[in-house]
Amino acid sequence: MEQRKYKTKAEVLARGQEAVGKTLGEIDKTGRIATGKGAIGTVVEESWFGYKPNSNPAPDFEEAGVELKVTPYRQTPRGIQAKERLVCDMLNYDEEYYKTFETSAFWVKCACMLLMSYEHRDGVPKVNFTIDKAVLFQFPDEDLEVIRNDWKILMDKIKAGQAHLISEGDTMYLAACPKGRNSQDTRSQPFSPIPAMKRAYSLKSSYMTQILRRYIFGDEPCEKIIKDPALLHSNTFEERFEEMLHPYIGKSRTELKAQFGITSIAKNINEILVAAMLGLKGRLASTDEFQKASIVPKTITIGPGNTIKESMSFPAMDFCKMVNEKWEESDLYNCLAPTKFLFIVFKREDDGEYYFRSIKFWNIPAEDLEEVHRVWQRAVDILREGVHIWKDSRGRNCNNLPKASESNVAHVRPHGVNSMDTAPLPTGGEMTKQCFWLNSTYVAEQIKEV
DNA sequence: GCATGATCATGC
DNA sequence: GCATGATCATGC
Repeated sequence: MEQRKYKTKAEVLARGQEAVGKTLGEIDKTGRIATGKGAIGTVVEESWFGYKPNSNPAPDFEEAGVELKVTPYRQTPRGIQAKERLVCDMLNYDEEYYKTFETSAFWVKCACMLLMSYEHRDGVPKVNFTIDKAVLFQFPDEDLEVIRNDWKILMDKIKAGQAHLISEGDTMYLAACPKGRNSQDTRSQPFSPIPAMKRAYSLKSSYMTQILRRYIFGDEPCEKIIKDPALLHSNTFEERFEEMLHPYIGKSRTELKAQFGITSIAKNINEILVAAMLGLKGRLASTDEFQKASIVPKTITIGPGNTIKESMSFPAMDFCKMVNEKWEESDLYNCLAPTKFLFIVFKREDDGEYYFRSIKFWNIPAEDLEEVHRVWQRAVDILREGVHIWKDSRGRNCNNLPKASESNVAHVRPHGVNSMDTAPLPTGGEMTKQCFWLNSTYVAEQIKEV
């Protein structure tokens, strides 16, 4: 019907740009946004572009080859951040694996997108949000190489009968995010009888943050680790990364500092050394690839007996917020599931010197994520019932939140400036700030092989 | 040696 | 000033 109005990308873009400066309330002719029920993208499609959304595999503007995406962001003290991942299309386990990347549901629909952005502000009614930009987005070559490999990783898991073990952290930019009512909402998979969670193709929110900053708000590009996209044609990002660091494996910290002319005695010296090995000017965590893929560098020092003392902490818990969260939308899930960690492993030998031993890209396996889910759920249940707090003989605080001895993977422990550093409880009163930790024994297990 | 509560220290 | 990576101290 009316799609025929938009025959070219330029026509779609022009119409999108006419919406800039308009509020969602002005755009919506159906009144559904005011009720809080209407999906914003659907309403813009219908009310602004004048056609009925369908579940057609083709992009919304089929003839122009453009998919419409309306995407929210937040202004934060650290700059603009995508509010959420961008969901592209369902991942049908039975249909996708035999396709090529070019014929995949993701690429057929989303190769070219009209991105319309608006700022989300907490406590402001949706009708008052204003469309502030409309741009045509096509993936830059260097991102596309990464995304092709992400797609291959997902297909390889389906072909191996492991669709139930897919998680968002498996991939860099293109992820398979949960898209069911909960983890019990499953689908069949072609090479295993085990049902797998309903999932959709999505672009990670970390990737969307960089897209918003670079292509919508015109920020300068971040420093790249892999400067030539052609290098990613035959090898993955992780392979190239390891290749660049390989010459330095086994060298001592003293030797490496001398080689790079680094005199710093900063605590994050190991991360600084890795940045130097890669020839970076800035920080490893600030690079284009690490930002887009949400890769977090973690330095791990192992003692002479191959021991690791450090547990891995996550941001302080918001006791009041988390009791109202759904696991798949919780702060902890969003911090852990889509994230990759780069373990930078140094070993302290008997001579007292630290040696660069290895690096490992790691994301939490699906089964262990489920275990964290259980720990999180118990913490939520305890907080709802009212957490018990008492003092031991030394006058230190004790509580009944999940302990390291109760799970092989995760626990809850204090993490504030000191025990007086407290946060409010949903049942009233306060307690010392706490956070989730991955057990030190679990972390040790994960890097055992490297 | 590990679990657990606590605090130091650094960088933004 | 705050968040958080890193580490300590004690007891089992």
